[in-house]
Amino acid sequence: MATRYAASLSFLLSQLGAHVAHRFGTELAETGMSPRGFGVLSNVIDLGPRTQQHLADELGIHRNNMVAVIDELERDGLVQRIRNTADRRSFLIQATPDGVRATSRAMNIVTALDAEIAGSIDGDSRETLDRILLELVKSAQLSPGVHPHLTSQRSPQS
Amino acid sequence: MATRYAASLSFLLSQLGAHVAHRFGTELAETGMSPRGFGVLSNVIDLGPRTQQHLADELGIHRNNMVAVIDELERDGLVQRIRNTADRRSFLIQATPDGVRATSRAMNIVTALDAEIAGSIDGDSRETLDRILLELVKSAQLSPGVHPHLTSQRSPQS
DNA sequence: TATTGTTATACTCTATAACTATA
DNA sequence: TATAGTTATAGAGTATAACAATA
Repeated sequence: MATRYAASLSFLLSQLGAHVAHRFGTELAETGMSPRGFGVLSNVIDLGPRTQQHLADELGIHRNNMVAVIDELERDGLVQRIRNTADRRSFLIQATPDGVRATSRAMNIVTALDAEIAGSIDGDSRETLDRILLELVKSAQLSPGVHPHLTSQRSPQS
Repeated sequence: MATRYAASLSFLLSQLGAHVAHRFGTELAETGMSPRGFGVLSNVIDLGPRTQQHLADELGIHRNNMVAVIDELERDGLVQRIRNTADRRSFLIQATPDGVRATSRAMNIVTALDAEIAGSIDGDSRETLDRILLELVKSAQLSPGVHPHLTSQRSPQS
């Protein structure tokens, strides 16, 4: 038997969120990307080439930490650093064809994970769930696509 | 504009879960407890006095890490270590009256946070959400009240 | 003087292993 | 020999500060 908090909305969201994040990280490993690497690359692809600073602002990652993320993506041939001729202090981060392919595979992983997680509920409930979660994200004033773990909120452990 | 993963069930759950966990840790600080301290204390109260090992198994925390959690709770006067006369290797962890009061306050924090998070949705949706989340926890085979962050899964960062 | 990218340092959290006392 | 609790060490992850190049 568990304790009283176990069925609270807050705990359920936290518990499920941590579980899903862990599952995603595990599945994503196959692409060679870290979750934050995927987040950065995905944004580079959708927004077009951007400076590290711009991406850092966009995702709530500190520019100091962005360096290692880009280093890793570049080492794996998923992005390139291009000198910004307009402002030679900065680099434009550009996705490579391999990067685009890896992101495509990662999106398939997301879709498969969504299906796995929601597997036990019927279509109506699934639609309702999606709608409510989007509403909750909105009312909590969370930015779409920005994961709190990446941002600098110094979050307590559990 | 955000990216494609931003509206996926997996990301929404992960994003909301991290947000709620952070909010909870912040609110809980007022009681002097850490989230994992609250988890342990709450279980001690519901299960009755238990050994550190038993609590570690129950919550998926490694017994090595349990030491510091109990140290903190004991320092703050929320639990006591009682020598187990039946097996003098172990301690029975017992909640103090202060511990019971702190847990009660923490449960009020959970309730208030639930209300804050769900504030924007109507009663029907709230019931549906609770029902679906419980179902998802069950089908993911997560133990009630056991937070993945406490367990030893070596979870990827985001 | 401010900003971009970078590096170095410190701090937190946790995983692993080893120690002690009891069984 | 095994187990409960403890301690020490090392490894991730990240926050802070400082630096070089450029604006």
